[in-house]
Amino acid sequence: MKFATFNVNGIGARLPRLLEWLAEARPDVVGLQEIKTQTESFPLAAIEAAGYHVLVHGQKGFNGVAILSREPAQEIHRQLPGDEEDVQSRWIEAQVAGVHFVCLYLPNGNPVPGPKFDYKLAWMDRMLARAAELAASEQPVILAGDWNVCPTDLDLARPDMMAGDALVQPETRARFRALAAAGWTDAIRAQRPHAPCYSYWDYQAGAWAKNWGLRIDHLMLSPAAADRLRDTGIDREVRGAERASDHVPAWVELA
DNA sequence: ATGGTCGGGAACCGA
Repeated sequence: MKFATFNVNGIGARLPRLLEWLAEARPDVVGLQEIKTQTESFPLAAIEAAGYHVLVHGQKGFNGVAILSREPAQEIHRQLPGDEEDVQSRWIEAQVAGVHFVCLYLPNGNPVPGPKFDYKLAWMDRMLARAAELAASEQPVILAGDWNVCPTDLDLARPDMMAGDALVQPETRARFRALAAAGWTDAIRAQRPHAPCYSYWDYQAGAWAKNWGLRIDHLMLSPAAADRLRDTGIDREVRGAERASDHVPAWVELA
């Protein structure tokens, strides 16, 4: 079973690229981030025609997540618990293909310091609490998404240019490391300990041409899921297409 | 060089 994550940066602009990639990569389950549309405006018919069931948690203009799956998914939650006032669409959980699959879009958090960075750190604390609940269930769980975290300096091409950025701050990285301490496996890094494995290249300043990338799209596996890990990948070539997203798909294959 | 380029949605905000 192949589980993927893909920040499409606007489903309206990206639908042709997404359909091409679905046909080529044939994932069983995909978490999408930054669909940037309301739930009722999601291109449901086109995705269903491609052979996928759809769960959508949209938002007008910003954020928005969805889970596509070849077999029907049972929705569990569509909000990260812990803050009733948080109305941003950044989280959806479902039981699908024998796995508890979470699709998340972690806040960017820039500029630092400021309210957006505070929101990021508080959101990560809520995420850690939910991850602990899920890990305690001892079932296979995948936390997949755009984490907006470069876990170490191996995960970005130009650490010098990013020193003040929310994605690399010690407070950000410490919260991400807490997942590993709690038994979660960063699947892509576990399989390739020394390769950069970038998943994002900025639209600006020729970042793709210069390979100034970041690894920020991660699939974190609970112990029961990690036991079944067979393969991982990053579909880098997707970034070179016309009208590409600034992110590319990342995926894991479980036995 | 405190730059640059997208998407959404109709002037800027977010990344």
